[in-house]
Amino acid sequence: MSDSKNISIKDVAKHANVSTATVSHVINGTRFVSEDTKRKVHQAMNDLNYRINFVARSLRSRKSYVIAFLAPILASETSNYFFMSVAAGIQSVLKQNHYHLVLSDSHEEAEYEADEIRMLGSQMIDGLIMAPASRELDYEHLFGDYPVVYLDRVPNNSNRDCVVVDNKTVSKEAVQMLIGKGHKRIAYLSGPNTLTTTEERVAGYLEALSEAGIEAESDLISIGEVSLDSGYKLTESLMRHEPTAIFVTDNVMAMGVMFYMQEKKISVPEQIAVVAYDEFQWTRITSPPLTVIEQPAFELGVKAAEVMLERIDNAGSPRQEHRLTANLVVRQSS
Amino acid sequence: MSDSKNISIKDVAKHANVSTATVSHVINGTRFVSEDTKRKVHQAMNDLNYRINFVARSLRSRKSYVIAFLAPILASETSNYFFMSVAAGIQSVLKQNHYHLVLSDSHEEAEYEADEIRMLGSQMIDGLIMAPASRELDYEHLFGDYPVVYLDRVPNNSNRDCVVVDNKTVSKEAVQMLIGKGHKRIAYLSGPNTLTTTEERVAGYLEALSEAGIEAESDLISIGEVSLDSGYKLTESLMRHEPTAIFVTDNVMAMGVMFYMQEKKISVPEQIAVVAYDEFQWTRITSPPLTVIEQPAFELGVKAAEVMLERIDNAGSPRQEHRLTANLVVRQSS
DNA sequence: AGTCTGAACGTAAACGTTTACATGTCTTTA
DNA sequence: TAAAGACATGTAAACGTTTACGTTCAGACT
Repeated sequence: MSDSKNISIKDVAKHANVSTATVSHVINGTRFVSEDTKRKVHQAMNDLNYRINFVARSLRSRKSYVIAFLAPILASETSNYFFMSVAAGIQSVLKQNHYHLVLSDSHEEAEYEADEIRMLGSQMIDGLIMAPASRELDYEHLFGDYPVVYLDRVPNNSNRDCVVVDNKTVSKEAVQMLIGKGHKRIAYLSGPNTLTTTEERVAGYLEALSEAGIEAESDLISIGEVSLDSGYKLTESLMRHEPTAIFVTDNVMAMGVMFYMQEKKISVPEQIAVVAYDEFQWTRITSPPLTVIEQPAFELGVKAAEVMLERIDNAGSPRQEHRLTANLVVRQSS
Repeated sequence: MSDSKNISIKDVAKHANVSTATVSHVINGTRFVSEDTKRKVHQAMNDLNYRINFVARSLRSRKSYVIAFLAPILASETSNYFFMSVAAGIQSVLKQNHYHLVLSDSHEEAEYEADEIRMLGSQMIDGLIMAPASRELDYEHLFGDYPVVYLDRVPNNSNRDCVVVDNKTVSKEAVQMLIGKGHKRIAYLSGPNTLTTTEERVAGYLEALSEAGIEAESDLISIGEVSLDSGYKLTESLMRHEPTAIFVTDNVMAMGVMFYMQEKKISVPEQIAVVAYDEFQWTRITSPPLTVIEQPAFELGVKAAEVMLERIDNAGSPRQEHRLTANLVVRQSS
């Protein structure tokens, strides 16, 4: 082990015969220091194995270089790989800018979510990127005075920056594709409509139907909890109304749908067509390969992080709202 | 918006007519305070919308309540869902103990990894849980003076705490199962053997063969980069030596294997049996459902976090080494 | 010779907590 | 009634940086 005592900038200063200010300035390059002194300081830092204390720096400079990402990301059961890709995107730009990422899981529940926000406290983070669990909550009073950017979903009446996916257009496109193949009884399955995404997706679905002169049937629209089980059970009820196609807007629920079909030996797409949400490598080797809507998850993260950094740089700049387009990938399941 | 000025413990103290010490103590419950004063302080905190400054707290108390997890976890392409489940496990116990989790991605590359460790600096984290990219590196000089626990993999000559999976036993079991079904030409495909996991897995494979009196053939053993592409290409070369079964010890590479089989219309398990690593929901709806080795990923995370917290609590306690057992799940692909 | 300018660096006050130590006020006891 | 304890709180020094000001000193200009 090395020296157990913690080495501070003071020790370095003493060892190099300079002031703490000088040491700080050579570390940060924040004012001119002669080559000679620089060398001495670096030498001293090496000799003593000095390491910056980020906490002290944060306290004084009021910047932590930490961004939090709060989403239903880690819960083991309802594993939503979508948000993991988003996290990867966020991380990639944060890293380039020497920021850290702390991950918080909302469990898709308002209570957990509020807890997490509280735990983040103030000063600990420079910004929060979040996918809110509900669009009906008032989050504002929970936040500290860091910037917040909403990702994937936006609460009502928010005037924060946000970056989301254009769910309506692509959903409409997916349903139109099904209609084009002759389907008239198209079921719709999704998570709770406390999410803005759900709202948009159902809107796209309905618009496609109505433009094709097909009357929407409430029996064919099923909205429930986001879980594999729930996906399975809701499929069961939907099937009683004999759809010829099913549009499921969540990849976790989609697994429930596929389990059901597999178990009941209902062949896809012969007996029923399936269109799901979210593209992952495995959707290509399911049986049959799934037709999916590919969301730009990584890019969503990248954009959100970029917006965040800009906002940090310039608190007063106008609100940004980005709407990325998703992509329909047609494979054998439809 | 609320007051833009930052409220400190001093403001609260003044507003409640007590000292900062008292405020601190009611916040932390660290010494007796009369009910009356408590009320006053809470009132003041509410009135002023006070929020703890965790950074200042960390600086003074020398504890950040932050644990970092460093693993090849977020890289978008080589997405390793295994480590995400691990992260979920870690998070679940950290959360209960009011710790935060910061995620760092090593990209499975030594350089990235070293960078990340340096970026964590000192004092910023109370501990580091990591899955080292190589067993041959000397990490010790990179670490600060926080505890480190190795997860899933262990560098040579480490005397740190660690929690890993018993890869050898379960790999042997899997290969024995294949042998039991009459297979004699069993291919082995895995990531680089700079990983301890690879070492153990190949050992299990070899031991099963040798105990069954089957001679190992180096042409049937393929070791390469962990990626989908690499999995695909290595399968291609392996197939030239006509294996009747293939044991692939990484889920990302396994996708490459399955793509290959699908593309070449090689039917599984009729023409070749496949056993893969890591159980996820989707392995059940692939075509055919995959036989896999199910690693206790979540539990791995839980254990690692528990060990971490114990170590923080008691720096002097004896080294812990945990070896969790994995589970062979036999399905149609074998 | 005095003043000025710029280069290079030093001094010390913050940042917002925690915490060792000190203080004051009651009650109890001899 | 004075000393002793218990009870409840206050004082102020840290923690390790950053940074607004000050300082020193050498050379250039009047």
